[in-house]
Amino acid sequence: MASLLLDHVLQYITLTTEEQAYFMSLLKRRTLKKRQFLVQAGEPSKYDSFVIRGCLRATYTRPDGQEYIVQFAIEGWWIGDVDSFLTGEPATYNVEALEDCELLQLDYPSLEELFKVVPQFERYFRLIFQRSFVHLQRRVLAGLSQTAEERYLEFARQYPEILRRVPQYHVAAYLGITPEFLSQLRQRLSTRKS
Amino acid sequence: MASLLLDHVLQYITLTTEEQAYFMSLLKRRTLKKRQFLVQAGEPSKYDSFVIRGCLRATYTRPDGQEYIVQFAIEGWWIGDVDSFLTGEPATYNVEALEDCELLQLDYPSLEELFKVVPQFERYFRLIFQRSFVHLQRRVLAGLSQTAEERYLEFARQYPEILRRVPQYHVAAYLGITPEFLSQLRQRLSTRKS
DNA sequence: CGTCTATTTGAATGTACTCAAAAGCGGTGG
DNA sequence: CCACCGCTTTTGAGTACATTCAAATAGACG
Repeated sequence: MASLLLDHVLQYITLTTEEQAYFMSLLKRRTLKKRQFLVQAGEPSKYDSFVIRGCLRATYTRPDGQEYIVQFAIEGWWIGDVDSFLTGEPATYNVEALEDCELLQLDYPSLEELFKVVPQFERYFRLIFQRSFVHLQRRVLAGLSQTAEERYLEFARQYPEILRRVPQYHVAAYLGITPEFLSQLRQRLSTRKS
Repeated sequence: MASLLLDHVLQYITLTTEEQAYFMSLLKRRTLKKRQFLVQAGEPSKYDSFVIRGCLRATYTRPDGQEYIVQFAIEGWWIGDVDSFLTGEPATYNVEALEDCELLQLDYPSLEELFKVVPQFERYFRLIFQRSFVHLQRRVLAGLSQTAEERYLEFARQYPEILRRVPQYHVAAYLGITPEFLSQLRQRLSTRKS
């Protein structure tokens, strides 16, 4: 449903029917097959994308080839390389579909026009970024203060849906540990409970 | 100077003289002595604060007493427990002055009024949170992909001013390592260069 | 000065990593 | 329907990075 995004927006701001229609008219629908890239590191990312269906990951690849997952996104999340989207600089991250996806995309000119025509959207995005800010601060803190085991349990509690849908080595790349070590952790956890 | 904040705002949005005056009229000046708390974990944080002079840290204290630094703030930075400020929930973090400080504070009702009277401020804070978002994503990534040594060098490069002004064990608490280990790192780094 | 706090040094320990190899699992073609 | 192939997860041994605990130094401030 295209209305997943509209519902999301209406949780934060109130819009007239025309404003809603105008907003929807700025969006471009896009589908991605599993393994397709939405954003390629090194090239500018023109769009910010809202996930209607599917699952993606934003990754950073070190010069030595090691990959780290900065963010997952499933239905109801925005994803993209925010910095590149806003500044026009080449993207730092890759964004890749982990399943077949359906997205709604907004390009930067449309967004700025939207802000002019319906200033309420400044508020919507302020609120979205505020939430993300709080959330990221918690994630930083988790990285500082918790062991890999605690972080894994927290992740499993907070995102059971993602845990179910993505391979385990992606979870490891999100938590900042090796797949081997995550496997060991899970082993220990399951024997400890029984 | 009170105008440090105004300059900051005017980098992002344009305001008439009256709007500027109105904005300034909503702010409360506050001074803190070194070691005084701006926010106490457990109690609601009513204000968001902009640093005119001084240096502060936002910390999370684990049940076992271990402290971690979520954010430093010096002149030109906003600081507070954003979540508590917005939701009215008890704060998670402590915010403490590391030097004598001079702040400009905005309470939640004033902020909402400001948004009504000068909607441009939605944009200002959206931009501020966007920047913070990009910045925090980088910090998360650093935690995932870099060793303590790399993170320390990066911190020293990015925030030489803070490095100069705060005791070393605070830097350790920001990087998520022990003061002993940071000392060892610095030892190694200095002998390696010479 | 003397006291309190911050930093350094060192030994023993633990958490997580690397490398290597085996086992499991899912799809695909014969 | 089975056999094989590629990809993911598991298992294990050896290692490295970072911690804990203890004690010695060094700095800062009254």
